[in-house]
Amino acid sequence: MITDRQLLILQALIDDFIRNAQPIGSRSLSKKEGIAFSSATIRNEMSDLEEFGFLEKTHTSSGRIPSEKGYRYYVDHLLAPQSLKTDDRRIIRSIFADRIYELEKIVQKSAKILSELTNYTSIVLGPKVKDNKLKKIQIISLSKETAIAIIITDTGHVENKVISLPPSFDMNEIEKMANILNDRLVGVPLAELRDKIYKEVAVLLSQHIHNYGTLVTSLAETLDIAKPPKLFFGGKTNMLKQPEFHDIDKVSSLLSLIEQEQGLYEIMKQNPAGIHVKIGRENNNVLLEDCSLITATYSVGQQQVGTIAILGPTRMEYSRVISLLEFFSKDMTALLTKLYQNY
Amino acid sequence: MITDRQLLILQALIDDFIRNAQPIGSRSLSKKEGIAFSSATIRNEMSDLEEFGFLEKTHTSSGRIPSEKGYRYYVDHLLAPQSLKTDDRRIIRSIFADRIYELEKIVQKSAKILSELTNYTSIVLGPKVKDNKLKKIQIISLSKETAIAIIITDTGHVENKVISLPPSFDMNEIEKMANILNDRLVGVPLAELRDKIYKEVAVLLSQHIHNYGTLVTSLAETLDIAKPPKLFFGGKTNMLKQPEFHDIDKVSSLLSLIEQEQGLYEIMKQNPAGIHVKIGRENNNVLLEDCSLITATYSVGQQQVGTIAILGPTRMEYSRVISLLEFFSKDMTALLTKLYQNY
DNA sequence: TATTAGCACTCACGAGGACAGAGTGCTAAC
DNA sequence: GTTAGCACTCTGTCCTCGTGAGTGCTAATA
Repeated sequence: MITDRQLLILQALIDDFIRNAQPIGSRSLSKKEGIAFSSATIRNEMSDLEEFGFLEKTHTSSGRIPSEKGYRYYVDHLLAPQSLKTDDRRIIRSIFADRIYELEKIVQKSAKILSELTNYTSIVLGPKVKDNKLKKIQIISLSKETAIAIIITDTGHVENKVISLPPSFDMNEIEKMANILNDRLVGVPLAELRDKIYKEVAVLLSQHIHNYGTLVTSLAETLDIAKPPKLFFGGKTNMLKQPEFHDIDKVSSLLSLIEQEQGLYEIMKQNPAGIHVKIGRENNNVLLEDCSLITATYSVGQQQVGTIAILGPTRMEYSRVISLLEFFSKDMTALLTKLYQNY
Repeated sequence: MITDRQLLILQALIDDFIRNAQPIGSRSLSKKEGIAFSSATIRNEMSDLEEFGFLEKTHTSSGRIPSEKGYRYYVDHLLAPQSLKTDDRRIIRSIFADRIYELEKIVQKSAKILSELTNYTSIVLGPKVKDNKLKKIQIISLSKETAIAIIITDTGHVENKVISLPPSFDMNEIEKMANILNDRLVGVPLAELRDKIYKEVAVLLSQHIHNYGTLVTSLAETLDIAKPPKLFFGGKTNMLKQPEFHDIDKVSSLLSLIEQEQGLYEIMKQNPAGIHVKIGRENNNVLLEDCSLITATYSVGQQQVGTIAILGPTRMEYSRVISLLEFFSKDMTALLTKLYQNY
């Protein structure tokens, strides 16, 4: 069994390593406050901790560094629930202070500020649009063959797409069409629009609109907002500041992963509620082997709508980041709920 | 005066350096095709070229590399007007092949493809919105205090902003307001909207709309799309592949410059028509000292609307990039002109 | 019995030296 | 004017060696 003293040593060692990114030896640990035993004792304990799999050596006679398992134990059992500095609170609150109404802008700003606060990379999976309900469709003709369809959702989200019109389409019919669509589709979640158009609206259109065939397809394609929510980033290059990423190849592949978005999206979209920490290989991605990802979710009312994550080295300030995310996600949820719930 | 033989040597040397990023010595140059004189001769010529300021040495007994002045001369006088591979043409054409109607998407895709084609970073300054003319304003109420204003321009560009309504604003008045705005503002360039609202529309609104005071300010602020055009990027991390950027600090500051956008915007917005090459310190930015920036403009009809740039090391494939940009900007202009000129 | 002091040993890292290779500039011959 | 030849220079790599921070083990200590 692991003793209290071993835990004390494990904690002190990880804390130190998080700060300094250097392997820690028994002697330097013995000088730490709160540690009252000799370096020899510590050597013995560290040797045990290594046997348990919590610590590693970089070479035979080096100091110890935490293993992934060590971090995992640290995060699960040793994390002192650090309370946020008032400065940090203030800065996070400032995200919501301006009267911004557009969700996207809030999200964008959040990503930026969280990355500045942590010095890591922040990734925000924007609000899920597909659960939004249609509030209004507007169709405005641009030219003879094209019109622009504007979709407004109950959260104030606006999408617009250019649709191509069948040849010799009558301008008057645009209005008719818009009316039909609004009659039938308002209140329907975006994800279901496509289905609904084929099932219900097509028939109606055929009765009122001349030459409706290609139009239905075109409409359905256009309104099919099954596309994934956007990813927002902050501090993409913060990784470069971390000493463990002073290797160009590592950085290069990591940044490529970030830039391509697809891979990250896969990781971000599995978003269970609450705060979650994935350490190193737990991320199931070679490129993220030296990284940890801390995710949190935010909601409107009871409905979880998005995810925010901080990506840093495994040697991450877990305690601080977790507190920040907790605070942030609570505030964000409160704000969104206030803004959008009663629409 | 500089002799033909010296120019031949200068050209061969720069071509080689662009390919291999290694200082070139007299012996290896003498082995090149088209060069029929001995290494000793070349040494003498190179010595002269260095005196002229076209070449540099990295240390006393190293081979030569081109200086900024050397590149400048090369770009101005020695560039063989390389014709594009059909593959390249095909790929660029593919940008415009899909029926995409939204300018932004075309621009985004262009940035991506140009960066892939060149292996450098591409930066596209999106179309200037402020010269677009208003086609329609649509106002849709969201809640009691907020409505969403949607602005459609003659190029199919859609902007939307949430505006806050004065307390106890009547829903019927929204329609009235929208009508007034459309009557008065359609055809006005976005840049002038704000002025026009204060000068002409305010009076009208005061006659028809209850409690119009704060509304005018709110509207004017909202419709003030003086905001700069967006920047789009492709291949942000391509720099990391270049051997001259194997130094983390250099890369880090360069990527920060790119990420912050503001600095680049300043550089991009001075966009004289045609293709322009800025080499190293000509960019007037310490962070771009080892970089060259090639810019091209694109237009709708006669009106120049945006800029596209390729950012690479000074050791850039000037000839290729210039050909690509020329071809691209011509095609892009043709497409845009076709799509939007007759609106 | 748990802790600690002491000691031999290991490894990374930096400094210093030797050496090969690629390059130059200069001089003298062609 | 061009080229061959030669002395010289600088970089990069490899090797060695000493130092310092660390370890594990053993024996002494509380």
